[in-house]
Amino acid sequence: MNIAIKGLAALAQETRLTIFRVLVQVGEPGLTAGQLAKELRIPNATLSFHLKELAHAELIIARQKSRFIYYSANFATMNALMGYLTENCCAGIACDSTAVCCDDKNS
Amino acid sequence: MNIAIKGLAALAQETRLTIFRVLVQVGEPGLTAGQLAKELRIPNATLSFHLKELAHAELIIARQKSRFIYYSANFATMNALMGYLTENCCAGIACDSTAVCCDDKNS
DNA sequence: TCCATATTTCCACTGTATTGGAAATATGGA
DNA sequence: TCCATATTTCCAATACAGTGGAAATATGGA
Repeated sequence: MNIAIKGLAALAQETRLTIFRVLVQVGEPGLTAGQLAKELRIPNATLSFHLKELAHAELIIARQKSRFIYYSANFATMNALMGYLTENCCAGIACDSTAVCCDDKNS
Repeated sequence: MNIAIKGLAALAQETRLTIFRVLVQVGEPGLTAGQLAKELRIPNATLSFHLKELAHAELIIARQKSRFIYYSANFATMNALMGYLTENCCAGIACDSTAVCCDDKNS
């Protein structure tokens, strides 16, 4: 529960959501803090703050290589978060066509 | 983008996440404000505030029946939110086994 | 219409998130 | 070792979210 709250809170912020989506889209091996700062035009201090928040929620992974730190999306956490939201959907009963979440499972 | 932020912010709060998950799990036809207040032991004013937040984010749907208002989860919004997070995952390239989000699609 | 009750609004208090400049720190190449 | 530069920490200011008691409002039954 607390993990989910942390993850959702981390993503519920424009700057962080932007950062996260960029990292989701580039996949491996991610981007350095500097590349992110430049591409997204975010001041270093601000970026660093948000990267910490995302890392603390385990939504991104930091990997040091030489003088650079590469950040990449943590897909495991992202999927766990989604699973948490849909857990026991509709009382476990097969859902009708209005329950889109279950359509996916049934299709 | 703003819709996603609203949705994530709405869920990034213990009380609201609890409410939402209960509604996801009961499915249709949902629960009344009073039932939620009683079951979750949330003061009326607090519950009303959070229901408004969730409704404003379109994560729940309110339906009046007689003197009661039934709240239920909005699965369409929930799924749109998830789609937004995984959009263009890994640059559209087929992901390897470490990218769980894409494993689901490939399996 | 009158009443019981389901739900929302009002309000003030408290706490926490976001921001970015400046300074500090860490790293590896020369 | 010394330096260039990548990244983080420090700090103070501003703004907004969460809480719940009390009062107001809405609804339908009698």
